[in-house]
Amino acid sequence: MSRGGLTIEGIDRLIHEPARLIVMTILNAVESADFLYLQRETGLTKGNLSAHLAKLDAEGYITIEKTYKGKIPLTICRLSEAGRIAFGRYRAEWEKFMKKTRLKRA
Amino acid sequence: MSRGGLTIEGIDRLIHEPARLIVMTILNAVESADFLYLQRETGLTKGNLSAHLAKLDAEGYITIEKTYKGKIPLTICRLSEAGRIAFGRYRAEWEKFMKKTRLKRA
DNA sequence: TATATATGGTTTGTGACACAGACCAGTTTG
DNA sequence: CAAACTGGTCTGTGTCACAAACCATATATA
Repeated sequence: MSRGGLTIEGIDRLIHEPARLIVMTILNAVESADFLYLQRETGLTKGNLSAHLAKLDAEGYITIEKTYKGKIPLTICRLSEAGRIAFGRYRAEWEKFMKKTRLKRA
Repeated sequence: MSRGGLTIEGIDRLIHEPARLIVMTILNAVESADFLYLQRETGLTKGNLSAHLAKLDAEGYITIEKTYKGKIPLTICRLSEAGRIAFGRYRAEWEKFMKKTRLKRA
């Protein structure tokens, strides 16, 4: 099966998922954000957001720090260096691909 | 649950899927393509490609014409007008979103 | 005539995933 | 004490991407 000329090999599907892309985008902008802030910004449910964060954490794209605000638990997320690199790469690859889609029509 | 400011509502997930995005991109460029040509170009397996085409067809984004080349079956795919519009919209929405991701870092 | 091999796909099985709702632990308020 | 809020995690469910198996037909080959 010869590989086609128009593959998307460089696309990181972990980031490609819209929900996670939003999270990555926010974290890239704000440097650190707590769980509820992310929930408000993204509009995701707690469960969904929690799962996405866990996935990004497992991949090493973000760090999750569990701490306390007074006596109340507080989860703080940050983009890791690896995450920052992956995010940059994703945008570059995507940009590259999207340029190709602008081919003249037949 | 108040909606966040950074949603991706305009993103058509049917098109967002990389495999289908490639198919749409090809069809947008070539005007018509048969099954095996698409398979070669995309590098997808038959089954996978078949499923993706069915999905695009169900949504009305492409038309599938089953005909014969001599005595051998031949499936020809074309982007429908709706598909062309949706594809254009997708690219525009995506461009818009990606611009927002370029926010200055904290 | 058997049989192998290619063409052009569709159907089926499976594992991963997105999503929301139920649940839980601790805290503050009445 | 009870109710309600905060800050999350765990669980169940439906959907999906993917490849392998299968099917129907056509052509080559021995």
